[in-house]
Amino acid sequence: MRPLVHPAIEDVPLEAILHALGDPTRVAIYAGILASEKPQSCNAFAHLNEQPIPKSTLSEHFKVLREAGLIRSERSGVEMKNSSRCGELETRFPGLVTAILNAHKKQLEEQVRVEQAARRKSKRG
Amino acid sequence: MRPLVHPAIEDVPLEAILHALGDPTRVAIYAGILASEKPQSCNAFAHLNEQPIPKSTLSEHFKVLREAGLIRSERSGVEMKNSSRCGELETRFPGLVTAILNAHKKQLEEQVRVEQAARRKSKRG
DNA sequence: TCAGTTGTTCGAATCTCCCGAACTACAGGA
DNA sequence: TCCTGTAGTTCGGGAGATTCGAACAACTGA
Repeated sequence: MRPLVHPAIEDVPLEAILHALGDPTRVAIYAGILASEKPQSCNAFAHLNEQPIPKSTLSEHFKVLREAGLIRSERSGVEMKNSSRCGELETRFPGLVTAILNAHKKQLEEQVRVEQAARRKSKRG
Repeated sequence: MRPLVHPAIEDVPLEAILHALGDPTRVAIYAGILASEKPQSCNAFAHLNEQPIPKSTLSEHFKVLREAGLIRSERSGVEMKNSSRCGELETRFPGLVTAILNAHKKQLEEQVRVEQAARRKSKRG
């Protein structure tokens, strides 16, 4: 097993960040890590909106987030502690992470509204 | 030739925007369109930092930007007028485009500094 | 009508992404 | 110490996306 790679925050290109968060699963994971106070294990995201994510895929997603400078991962016994590097990123690209997460949150709320409307419609027949 | 497709801004997923701008060529094009007052033709970006971009690739990039709701394209005679939809996007995802473009600008300035330092170094031998 | 310009489409090579199978690494018993 | 279970990684192949040259379409002006 190779050691975990964490780039220096100055070496992270903007494109890597946008590419990493330009995937629905990865924004969701990143938002989840940011939302919780304690570091999260990879396995905490094994299910995302009721869909299971294969372990190998999950591992790959965390690697992308890590190498884009978005998260820091530390092995701790059998599992991994993933925490966000949003503080460092904020100094490098001010406002970027916040804007993306606000957008993500807004989109989630929209989806919930749409689904509720669909349920009401199907209930009426 | 198919007609140009422009999604309604409410139908554009965040992921499409991040994916579109998560490519060095495309952010550069988008930044160029935003920076200029008048709509720009595709051909205006046929060279990007002294590198030629093949026409077919360029056409593909504009298609991605267009279908991510980032730009509006109108045929005008033999060429195309591309303008940004940043106003609409601002109402949907406030602060997003601004944050990304600020980050892009900062990164550009960094690159210029690094290149200047390299030139000074090679001049000294 | 013809030449020149701008951009699109097609197809093939290449690259990337996803996921199952097999693996490593560690913890807590028995 | 060995065994079992859990967390995460690596590998390889198939599916899908990207890139780009060649051929094409659409328009302008001579």
